[in-house]
Amino acid sequence: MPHRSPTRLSIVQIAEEAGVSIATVSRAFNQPALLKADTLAHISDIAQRHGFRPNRVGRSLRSGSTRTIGLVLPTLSNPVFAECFEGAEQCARESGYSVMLTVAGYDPDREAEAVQALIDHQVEGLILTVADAARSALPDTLHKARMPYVLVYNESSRHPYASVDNRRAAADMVRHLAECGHRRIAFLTGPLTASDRARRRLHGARAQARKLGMEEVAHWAMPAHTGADAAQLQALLRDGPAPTALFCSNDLLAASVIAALLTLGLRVPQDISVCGFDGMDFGALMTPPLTTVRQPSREIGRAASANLLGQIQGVTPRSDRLLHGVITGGTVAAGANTQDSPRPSRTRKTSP
Amino acid sequence: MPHRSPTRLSIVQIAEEAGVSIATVSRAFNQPALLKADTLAHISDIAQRHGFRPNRVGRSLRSGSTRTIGLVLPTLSNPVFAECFEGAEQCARESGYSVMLTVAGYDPDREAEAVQALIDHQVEGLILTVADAARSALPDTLHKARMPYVLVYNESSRHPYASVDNRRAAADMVRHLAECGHRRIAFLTGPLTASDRARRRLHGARAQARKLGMEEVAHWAMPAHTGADAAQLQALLRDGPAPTALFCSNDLLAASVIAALLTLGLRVPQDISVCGFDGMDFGALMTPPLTTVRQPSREIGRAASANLLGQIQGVTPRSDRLLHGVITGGTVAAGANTQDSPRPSRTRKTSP
DNA sequence: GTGAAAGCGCTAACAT
DNA sequence: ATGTTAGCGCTTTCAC
Repeated sequence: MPHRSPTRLSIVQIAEEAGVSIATVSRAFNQPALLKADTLAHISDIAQRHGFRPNRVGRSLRSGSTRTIGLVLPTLSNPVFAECFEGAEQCARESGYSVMLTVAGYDPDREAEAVQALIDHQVEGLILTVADAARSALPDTLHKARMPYVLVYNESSRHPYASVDNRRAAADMVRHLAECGHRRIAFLTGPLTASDRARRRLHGARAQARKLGMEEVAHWAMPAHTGADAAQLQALLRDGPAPTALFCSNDLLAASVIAALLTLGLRVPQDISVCGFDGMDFGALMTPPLTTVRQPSREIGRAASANLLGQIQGVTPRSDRLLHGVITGGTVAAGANTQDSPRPSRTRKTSP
Repeated sequence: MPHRSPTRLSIVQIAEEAGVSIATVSRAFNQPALLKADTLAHISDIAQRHGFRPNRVGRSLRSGSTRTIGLVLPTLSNPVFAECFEGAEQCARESGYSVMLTVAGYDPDREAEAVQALIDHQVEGLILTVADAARSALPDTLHKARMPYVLVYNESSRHPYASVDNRRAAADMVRHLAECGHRRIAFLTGPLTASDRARRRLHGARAQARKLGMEEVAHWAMPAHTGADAAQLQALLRDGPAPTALFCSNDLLAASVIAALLTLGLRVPQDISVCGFDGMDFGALMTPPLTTVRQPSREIGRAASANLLGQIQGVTPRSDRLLHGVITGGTVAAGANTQDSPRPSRTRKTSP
């Protein structure tokens, strides 16, 4: 008969060796104060020698608590989500929670699968970004299932979230562009259906342009969420009067737009201005540095995590609207048309 | 007496409602072929109606398999690690495995804590990057504990890993610099103790320079792994004859070096050349595009995952050395000193 | 201060 | 083709 592989010890072995009951070993790890000092020392010593640590699966099953939360994000290639994860994970870890992460690639089906897998693992709560909060059934499903959850980056009137105010943020950037003398701008996105954020930002930009009496903001949809097409850009710039500034719905897109414009022989910002949205650290290292809207991604992750952990303890869910800011880089030309009481622009402005 | 909260159903409830035993319900999910078609349909129907799915914690405890692996990475702010995660997670997911992720911030203590937490959760294997594979006790500990594991980015003669050949990769870049006419170069890193990769790359660069009869490669250690200090850079450039090219141990550092040089009034590559190591997608969008060594990060993650899943099935661990390449961008000046039979450089070269 | 025993949800022999 | 049963490792009353 083959040897059974030297399976990991359980509290049973430790209890035997220590000459105590398994309950006492359990207490040694969970309520050490209840034990006599030398009993505790004895058990600790033996556990230490064997490198024994309580099996969390057994504990989870018995206690009904896995101390694990799940995260579902579109991708980590966008540093915005990577930072958000770091914030969320740190906060969770500080409370003794571990994190399971899945990327869903902006695909609603994969989002649903990921959520299901995580629920199967008995995570105690979920942090997620869905492609489109209004269209996704996921948040409602989670709500009905009484599973704690918090959306990140999505805004919703019906579900708890952590996000900036995308409309206002876009509006603030448009105001900044206006202050720099821009009157005709275009808003660039990937496929709109894939992102409610992009849609909100577009709306915010348009509303602000209207309010400021600027020309109607054109919407240019690029093939990819994160990559511009030079030929398409060229065509769009030729059709009708070219905008003086291109407002991109995210920083990665902005960077690729700038690169594409360069291949078309257009200099940024001398020939045309470009700005982004996200405030990824990297933007500051571009030449010139990227003008963009800053979202506090790490804070968003942290806030979502704190909110979620609260819910797990029974606290009522809330939404957090975090502060955005406009980062003045060098990709937007000032004085394109300075008839509108231009003020000296600071390097960074923060708004509620 | 308060109502017990409507706890999630178990196979017991489903079995009762279906009028079958719990074993049959279990089979409906695990070996449906064993059941009579209508029994299966009946059970599936009931499960469906209640949204019932088997509790993986119960299953894990009983079967001894959590179908979960753990990842410990230094940070996700470096897109290299973010991509590696995506590759690893995708591969794991395709095999029905979930992933727990922790970032350890290049801190050996946090690495050890993270690994312990993951082991407590009974992950079946671990993928990790340690600050310094030679100095870390972690891999040996895992080995002794018979826990399947694979290092990523670290190279080691004693442990399974997935990585490029850092020495050769650095050497290839130095050859490229030499072909561009550079004779005096400096290698820039963060604190060396924090990264065995940086050390290997430095060695590779130095060996190659010696071989090619170039001047000895200076080593400039920046305060941060990922950020240059302009003042320090200026001082170093003043001390002795300035190098014509700065080889940075990672792309993020390269980008920040370029930004710092610019503030010093130095143009890249006209006044001084800079190159990096990593091949993050973003480098291609910089202006000019970053010359760098490409590592296939997604492949590294995928290879590590495949290797690990194999180990979990009992396959012998292996190491994967993946192909690197030199990406010729625009941050290295050609013809700085073209006495060495310069060949026309292709846009991308790949080496074993 | 410590022990005995029940049981969390599930799988896998072993029956039938 | 389906049922019975014995745990997996742990926490938690309830005794003593």
